[in-house]
Amino acid sequence: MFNKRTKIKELLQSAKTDIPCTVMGWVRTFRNNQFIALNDGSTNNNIQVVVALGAFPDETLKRITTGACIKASGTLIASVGKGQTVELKADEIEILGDSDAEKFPLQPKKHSLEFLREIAHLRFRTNTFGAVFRVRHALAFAIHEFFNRKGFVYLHTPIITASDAEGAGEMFKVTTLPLDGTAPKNEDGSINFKEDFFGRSTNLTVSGQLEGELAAMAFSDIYTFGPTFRAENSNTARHLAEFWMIEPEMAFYDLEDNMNLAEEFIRHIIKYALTHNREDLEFLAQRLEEEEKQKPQQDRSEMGLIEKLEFVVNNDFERVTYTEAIEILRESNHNKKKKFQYLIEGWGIDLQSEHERYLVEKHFKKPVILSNYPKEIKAFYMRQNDDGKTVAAMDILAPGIGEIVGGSQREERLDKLMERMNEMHIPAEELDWYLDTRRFGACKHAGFGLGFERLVLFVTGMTNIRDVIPFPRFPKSASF
RNA sequence: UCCUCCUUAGCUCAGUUGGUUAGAGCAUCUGACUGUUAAUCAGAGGGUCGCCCGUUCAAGUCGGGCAGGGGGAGCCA
Repeated sequence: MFNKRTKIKELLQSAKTDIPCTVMGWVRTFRNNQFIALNDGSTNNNIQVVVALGAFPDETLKRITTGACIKASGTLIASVGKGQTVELKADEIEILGDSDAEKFPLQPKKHSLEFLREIAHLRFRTNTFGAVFRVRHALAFAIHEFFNRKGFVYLHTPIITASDAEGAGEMFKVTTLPLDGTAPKNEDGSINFKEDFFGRSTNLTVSGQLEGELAAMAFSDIYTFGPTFRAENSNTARHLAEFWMIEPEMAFYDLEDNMNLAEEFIRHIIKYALTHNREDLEFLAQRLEEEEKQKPQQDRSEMGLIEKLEFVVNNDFERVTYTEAIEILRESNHNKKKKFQYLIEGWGIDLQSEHERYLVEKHFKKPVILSNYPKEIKAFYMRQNDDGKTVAAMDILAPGIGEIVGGSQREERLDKLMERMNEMHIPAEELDWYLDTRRFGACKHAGFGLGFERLVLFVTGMTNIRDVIPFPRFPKSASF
């Protein structure tokens, strides 16, 4: 058996000293030909491996370079120096994998996030990305834990979908037909997808919601958590072509039930990270604080990262209707002094980023749930309100991120739904299977979608979505 | 896709009104030192100035195009 070692996280918490132990990990720095800062990813903290002078041949010492993988065995002792409580006095050191220091791109110094993005395959070995991806893991785990505890069924919706009528954005085509112009054609010159692998045209999913609704009509409460693909040419710090989405769908829920669940859900997973990933979050908070020092005073956030997360956990989200929000914005000094690029004049327009930011960051200074939007700016499946103008939709806006959740009560009345689909030119025959939920035992139901990476952004305090997914896909980029 | 800024050593950046051989800090290598904390000290190596075209006696520097990146916007999660 090879893996007879103790993880560094466990060793650093050890109450006992003067015990024999073995560690394996990657060298962060080798100081003074004596002190190895070793990391194995179990925690952001390194263990200091002490190499007694003259105890090892120069040949071995030369191979202890930044990035090298080593195994060290010895005794865990109370640290002689300051800066750590315990350290490993090494009796044996084995180089498991060499790392040419001249070629290894990570140096014992601060690197820019832009540079690290170019070497995303190695950035896990930095403090920042170590913390980010451990937090990402914890959030994913907390999500499953939350829904499992509430009796939700985790539903795997398809990644390859036949439907192209979900209306959630541009889709990536999936085909095995040749791309050199020799694909079989119909008489009118279009591609004959009957000859394709699935016997029809297929795409990568843009949302599992419609399939989720089907399952909610049997299990009552379900959620999906999987990858989603959008072929939009979006070049922003908040969009990815491949991202992960959580989509719960609940029978017998109205819009308010939906908002209550979404709020409880966000609170719970943040609380989970605060208790289980305290060290990582503290590291990220410090990183953010240092970054903010570079900014002019008025651009700095009022709260530190931990403070902000605790605030979200301990305070109710503000709930306002679209109509109330428009009123607040129209009456704001910001609007009167014409500081918005798009001034608020009337009811019915979609809110711009600047408006959402004003509501969340300036007016309420906390997460906001906006509800009951004009039907013209929302999707066909959202339940039409009795006023004839609005639908039972809700978005949760988070400070610094913008829209983090989008959800609605669904239109369960077949006639109303088909009427709306007709108005929006959505072909009913393609969604016949979806309409069956309304034909056979329909009921009030609701759900929402939460962009996982946006949640990770919010919790880690990172600002670019490409830095919170291990291998980001975006226009003109699919490396690794 | 639009607006805007940027691209000089492995990394982060200086580089004057266009003018000899393009600089610094960190990193790397060599040596010294040895309880260090991104160790310290001394020395060395390291450049097709993003790419193409143009203006000019002369371009890192001026102009145009392209590519890549940052910030903002749209689409959205």
